[in-house]
Amino acid sequence: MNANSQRSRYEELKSQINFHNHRYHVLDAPVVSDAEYDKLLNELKRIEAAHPDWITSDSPTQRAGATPADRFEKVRHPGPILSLANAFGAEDARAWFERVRKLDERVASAKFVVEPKIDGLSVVLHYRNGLFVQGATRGDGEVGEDITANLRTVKSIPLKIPLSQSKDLSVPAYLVVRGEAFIPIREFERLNQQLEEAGQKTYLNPRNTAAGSLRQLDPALTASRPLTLLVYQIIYSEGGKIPTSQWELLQYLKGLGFPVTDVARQFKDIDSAIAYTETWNTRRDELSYEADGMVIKIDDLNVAAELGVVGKDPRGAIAFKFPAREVTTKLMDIRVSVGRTGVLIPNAVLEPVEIGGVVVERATLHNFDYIAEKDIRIGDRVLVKRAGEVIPYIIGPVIDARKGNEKKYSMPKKCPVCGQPVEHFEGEVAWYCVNSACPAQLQRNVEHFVSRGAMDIVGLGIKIVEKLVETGAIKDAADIYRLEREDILQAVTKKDRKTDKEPPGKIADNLLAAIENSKQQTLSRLITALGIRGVGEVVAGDLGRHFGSLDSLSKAGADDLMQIEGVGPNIAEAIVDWFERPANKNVLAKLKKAGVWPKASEDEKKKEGAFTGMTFVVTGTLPNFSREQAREFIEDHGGKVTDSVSKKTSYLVLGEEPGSKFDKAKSLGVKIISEDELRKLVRSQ
DNA sequence: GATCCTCGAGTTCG
DNA sequence: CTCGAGGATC
Repeated sequence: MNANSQRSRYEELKSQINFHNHRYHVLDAPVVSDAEYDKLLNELKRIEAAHPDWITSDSPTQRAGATPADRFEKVRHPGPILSLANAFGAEDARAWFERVRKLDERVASAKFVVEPKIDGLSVVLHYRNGLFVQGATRGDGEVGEDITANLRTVKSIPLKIPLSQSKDLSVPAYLVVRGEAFIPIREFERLNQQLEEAGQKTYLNPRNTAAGSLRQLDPALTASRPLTLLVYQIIYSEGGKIPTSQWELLQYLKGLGFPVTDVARQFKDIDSAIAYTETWNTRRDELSYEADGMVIKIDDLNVAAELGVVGKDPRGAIAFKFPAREVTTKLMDIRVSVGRTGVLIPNAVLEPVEIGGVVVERATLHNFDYIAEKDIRIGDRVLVKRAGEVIPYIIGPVIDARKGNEKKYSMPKKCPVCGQPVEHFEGEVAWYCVNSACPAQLQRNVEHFVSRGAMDIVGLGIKIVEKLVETGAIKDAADIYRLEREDILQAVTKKDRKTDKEPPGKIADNLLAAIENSKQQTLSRLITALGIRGVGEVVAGDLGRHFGSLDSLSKAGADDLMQIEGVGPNIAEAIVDWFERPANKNVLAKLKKAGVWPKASEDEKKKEGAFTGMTFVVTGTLPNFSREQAREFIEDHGGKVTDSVSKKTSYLVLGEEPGSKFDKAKSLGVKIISEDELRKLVRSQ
């Protein structure tokens, strides 16, 4: 490399590194891994070593705190900042109690204090003569980082001990307390909403945001984040009278004017402490902040201290963990599946991990833009959450955990099933396999045709459909009605039947009966089953009622179709287009021949009743209705049931264990009723 | 033209 | 449940 090109490389490196510094330190949204960053910095240092005369003041090496490790001064804590051993249930907690009771008989009659274990960042605050003089992160427990300037901006941290309540307290000459800094959930959501509106990258969760905010080099940025704090421990005190029990200590800190949790309780024995702790398993949402558990502490601080520590965990307390709702795991691979419409969907293959009691190893990534936006790479540690405590989804990569060997993902150019080139349409996010003969699409089409909301043919599961498509017994959905007993027997014996209890003959007979029964399904269901783009249960219902038969619907023009509420030009065109395709005409002919040709029946007509003009949303489990029954009940009385709460929602019907719809309804001021009240509503009108 | 609302499509695990 | 997109509404 000649001197000229090396010089320009030097300039390039400087600007690149400065850019990454800005992303990392100021925006808290790095675009490269630490390893990549270090590589650039090392290259820069090598060039500077060879050409010291090139170094200018804007070089990243000339600025204090250029590398993450030495951005903040180190602070040695006056005492060890310990962590906690975990208990994953009442049994663990009781086992802990038994262990320490054997070490010290006083434990048998000890009192206990239960406090929330906030998922934030542990900080250590120093007060000299009542003035806040230093604040540090926990670090490794012995040495932390000096983040005094940042902590000063946290409003709940008293800069001067206010001695708020009691007059008989005196402020120690030197006091070091420990607390947890965090961002309340609502504030976090508000912050993310603002960032999203500004078109900026959002944060993963309150904990990461709190940690990142306190690591800012510019205190002004920390100040703009809604951080708050609760204190719960005295690390060191000089010239003051420290309480000898944890319960009194909390009152004492409160008396001095520190923010202290109001959730803590004192108990006279371990059983009542555990019982109280367990109630929080289901009450955790009542807390305004994320908590990963409750802490059970032996109240007597002397006894607790004398019990000593194991590693970094004090014996005198234990963290009673809630089942995790959010967990990190390794993204091992990204696979692509093909949907009924030909859409390519990327799926994450995860290292199996337990979230909220179930082991998760798959999660959807929605689309390829999602992967790019979140900069998700194969090999990343990713944060996984079960949406509504059910369906896992990936919140994003944990950038800090990058090792540098993560691979960027590039989407396939060809359909993973049939190998045809993938296509993309202007203005859409999705990528498609447009091969109508793609076996994946046929498979999905048939699955959709028999699904519960469509023709509802029970017994025709994914596995059997797969075999029938494979053997060629099914080449389109209408072939279902041409299946012979022999075809089914063949498919059933071929598939892995370890779990089946029924003999193949019985399965085949049941299935044939179910297929025969499905011929009586309503017109709306059949229209749904056809799988026309943009036509689901709701639109199919409207189409069925409006046109009355498939003969009439198939002849409808775009203008006729657009008369229907909810059908605009796009869906109208999709419908016309569907009926024009020869393959589909063939399917219709076969269905008609098989006798699958329903007319709109009386019970499909829109009902009038007490609920006419009203919109309902159901959430949670109702005492006497299934979801489907509730829907029928409401529709029978002329009401409409939708899935999403909005200002137009008349009532939210609330059941047990409601989801996020409950919160939304509350915030929008939608009327909330129980199943009972729903029934009463009918009678009263 | 922007914003709100609704629908469709795909999704996980037991 | 989430996301995207089409349709309705102002």
